[in-house]
Amino acid sequence: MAATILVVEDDPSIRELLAINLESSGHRVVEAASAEEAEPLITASLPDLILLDWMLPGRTGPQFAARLRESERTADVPIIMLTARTDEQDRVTGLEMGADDYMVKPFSPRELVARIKAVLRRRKPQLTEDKVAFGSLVLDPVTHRVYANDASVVIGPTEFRLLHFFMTHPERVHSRSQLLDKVWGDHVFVEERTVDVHIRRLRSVLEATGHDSLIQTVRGSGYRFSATAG
Amino acid sequence: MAATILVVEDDPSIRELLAINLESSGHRVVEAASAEEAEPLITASLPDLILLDWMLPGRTGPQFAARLRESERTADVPIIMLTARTDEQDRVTGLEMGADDYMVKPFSPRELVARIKAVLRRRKPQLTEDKVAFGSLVLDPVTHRVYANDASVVIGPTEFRLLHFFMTHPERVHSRSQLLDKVWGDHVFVEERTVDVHIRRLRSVLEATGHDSLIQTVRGSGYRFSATAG
DNA sequence: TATCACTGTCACATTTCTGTGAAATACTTC
DNA sequence: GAAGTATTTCACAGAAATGTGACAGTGATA
Repeated sequence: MAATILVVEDDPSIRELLAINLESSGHRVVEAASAEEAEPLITASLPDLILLDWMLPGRTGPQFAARLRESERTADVPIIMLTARTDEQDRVTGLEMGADDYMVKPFSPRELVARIKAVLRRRKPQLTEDKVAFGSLVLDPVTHRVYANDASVVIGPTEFRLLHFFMTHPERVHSRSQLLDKVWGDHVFVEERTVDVHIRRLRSVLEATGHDSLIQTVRGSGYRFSATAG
Repeated sequence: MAATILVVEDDPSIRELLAINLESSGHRVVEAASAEEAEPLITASLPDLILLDWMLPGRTGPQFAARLRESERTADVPIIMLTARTDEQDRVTGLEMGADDYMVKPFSPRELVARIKAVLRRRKPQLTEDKVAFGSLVLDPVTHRVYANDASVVIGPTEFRLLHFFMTHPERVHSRSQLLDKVWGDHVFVEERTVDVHIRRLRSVLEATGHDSLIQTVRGSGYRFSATAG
């Protein structure tokens, strides 16, 4: 469950504390002291989760959160709001503004890590280390292995990520460009047709056990991972 | 819910601000500084929605809106009026002139995006990703699937769009040329008879489950999607 | 350095979809 | 019911989308 986490917090000591704790639990940390500082970092590389202070110099946390939600690119990034206040009203506003969770300072490192895990589990299932199963097809992120009918399947890195994404986001069409964003990564310049080739590679690996039918072509739209045929 | 939005606003800074916000929430934006500039853009490519400033050089916003409503081609395009005034009378005039909604400057990007979404949901339901159901016939834009009596139906891209349009605009006659505009897209040069052929294809796909009777021929006018026979 | 696995791209094969003309059929109006 | 439309239906060729094998470049590893 290693994720890239952006910490937006103006107090350097708290920021540092957060960074140390997060890194020690295996996450990558990017730091910003303000919304203004955070913007270019987000543009450069989309984080998997954002820890956002309620009170920021200039724009406030909830305002920034709302802004992130508006943009298509950042709308899916989970946000956990940090606040010193205990006022219940703030809590409501924070959640309304699009925060996924809310923590009142001071909080224990344990609680922090637990909440991050919970939010990631809900919003970014492909980042968790949970095994994903789909019938007799099982993908284990921890061992980085795929099993079909209990037999291990040899699979390349890209095919692994592709399959992982599919299995955590089944039953919906993903366009080639969406797959490039989600599997190859934001900001990557690769031909759309390359997706087809990796789909092919993934399929041919799954062919042996007949699981290739889980990956369906939706002509004119993209691909879909689904248990039901058609 | 990605839509093409035409922004008609003479102040370049406001126009730019609008464009940035709209683009970041996934819309395509076309800009015009005046009604005169907007005309050819509309002719070239019909937008899904128009953001129209109340005060424009030359013709005023409401005048332009009224004009758009008169032309058959543009009558269906939703309009949101932007104004600096708070006078209630203006609001009434704006809405009478055919605006779908009304925003008083300054407004938050959040509000803007929310209103656009609301208007599109009301006026352009086929742009949303909501499931559409009609009795036992269900169309799901997310999975890009059609179910008849819970069984998945295989359907081509054009038939899918055609059925989607019908299901989001039921109980009214659509002429062949309207269908070409709405389903094939504005400015597409295709014979009207082609619509018949796709209607045929759609019907024959729905025939298996008896849902073909939902698509009715209105002799001399076009086609209608309706639950009630006749 | 040689080998190996992996990646992205291309060119070509294959499949599926589309629009069209024309013939067949249905409906209206005299 | 005959003539005059309007629709339905069919077959087909061209277009478009997808599948597939090959290849060269890369970087890691031995």
